[in-house]
Amino acid sequence: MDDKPASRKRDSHATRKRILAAAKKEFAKKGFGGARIDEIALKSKANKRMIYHYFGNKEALFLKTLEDAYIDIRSAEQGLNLTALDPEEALITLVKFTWNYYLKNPEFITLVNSENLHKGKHLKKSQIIEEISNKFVSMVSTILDKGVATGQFRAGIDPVQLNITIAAIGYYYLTNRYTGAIVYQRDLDSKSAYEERLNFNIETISKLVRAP
Amino acid sequence: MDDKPASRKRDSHATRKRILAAAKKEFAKKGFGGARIDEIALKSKANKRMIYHYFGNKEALFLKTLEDAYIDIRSAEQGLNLTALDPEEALITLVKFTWNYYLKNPEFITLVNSENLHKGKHLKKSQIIEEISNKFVSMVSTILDKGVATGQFRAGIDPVQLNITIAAIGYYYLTNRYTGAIVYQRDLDSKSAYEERLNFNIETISKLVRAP
DNA sequence: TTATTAATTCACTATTTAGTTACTTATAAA
DNA sequence: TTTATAAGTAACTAAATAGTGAATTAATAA
Repeated sequence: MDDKPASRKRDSHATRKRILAAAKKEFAKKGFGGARIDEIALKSKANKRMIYHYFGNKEALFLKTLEDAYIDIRSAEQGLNLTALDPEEALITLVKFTWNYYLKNPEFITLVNSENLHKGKHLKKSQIIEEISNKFVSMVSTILDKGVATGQFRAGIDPVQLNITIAAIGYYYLTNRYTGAIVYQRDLDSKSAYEERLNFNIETISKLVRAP
Repeated sequence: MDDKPASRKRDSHATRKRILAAAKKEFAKKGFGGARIDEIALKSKANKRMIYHYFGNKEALFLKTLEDAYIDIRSAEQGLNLTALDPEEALITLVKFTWNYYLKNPEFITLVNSENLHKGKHLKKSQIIEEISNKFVSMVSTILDKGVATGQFRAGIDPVQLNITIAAIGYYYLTNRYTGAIVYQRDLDSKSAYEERLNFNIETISKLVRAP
């Protein structure tokens, strides 16, 4: 596409990318309030002035970071092509995907947590989120309808509540695994613990949608 | 017990309480990194020096705040007297209680989120958490065993996974209701939305434990 | 080559921050 | 009443903090 010469010493595109990558790490690690612009400048090897030049201020940088995170997960979900699968298989694939995405992209969870701490004030200003989310909800809705038609699923399940539940059982476990390990006195952070949880989650969703 | 005269102008007990109440609000609202000691001093109407006198530093104050929050929810759970109830009723009561506790004590959720952002580093130092948590897990374990004995529940359910799931389906909805409202383009924050969610959650847990 | 644009740097500011030093004063026991 | 103790205050510091003004320099179009 736009392959600029690799030798260029000034590259706004590359600088923006480095800033956004560092911002993602910093905001995810310390939350909006704890994140430091100076640290983002240092880690991105960009001059701090460039952050303000490209993104305006800390809040706008946070919003851009958050938007990119949502765009990434929603794109990956679209790539699953769930509507082509058998309904039950499609749902289980979604449960597995959601779990693995959260596991491999821990920044997503902490960014979303930080935004909710601020009651969604940044994301409210976003233009792009609504349209990419619409596709996602209607995808799950289609799967549910197909499952009801084949007799595999019971009727009357709210796709939004189901979506929230699929996210919840993975997200909560992973975001709270540190206090969880103390409260439950169990290692929740090992490979086998992850497997166990994913299997439990698949069971939870299967039993929830199954026709009587 | 220790009823000091109400007229006293110096009251370390009352000052400590005011500081802790203000700290809870401030940490819950802005997270550990965003919270300001000066703000806690202002809101508690205590001199900032007293905060350091009684609690040492910001991290120790945060730990104390978090411990108190856990003690509060675990005490309330013990008060439910679940083991006296029919197993299915006991589990539904726990789902309802958990939901309502989170709803009425939003500080609990954001404090726990903030602690998990820091990978549990403060709570790890706590002496008291393990013992109060033990009672809770064994309570749910007892309920499950009773339900299996009466034939209402299926065998082999891990009480820890079940506990996590009961917490997850309420906690996630409430903590993420702000971004959720934008993503799902639906009001998740009204009385009727809360009712709807609680009913869905009761259904989820019922179907999960029910004997085949 | 020259002029224009835009990427980048440097030095700065006003404010805020967690934490402290040194002090005053109310309470209660002797 | 005296004295020891602990509650409370005021004024401070050193380091961070988000954000800026103005100059410099590389790339590119004319």
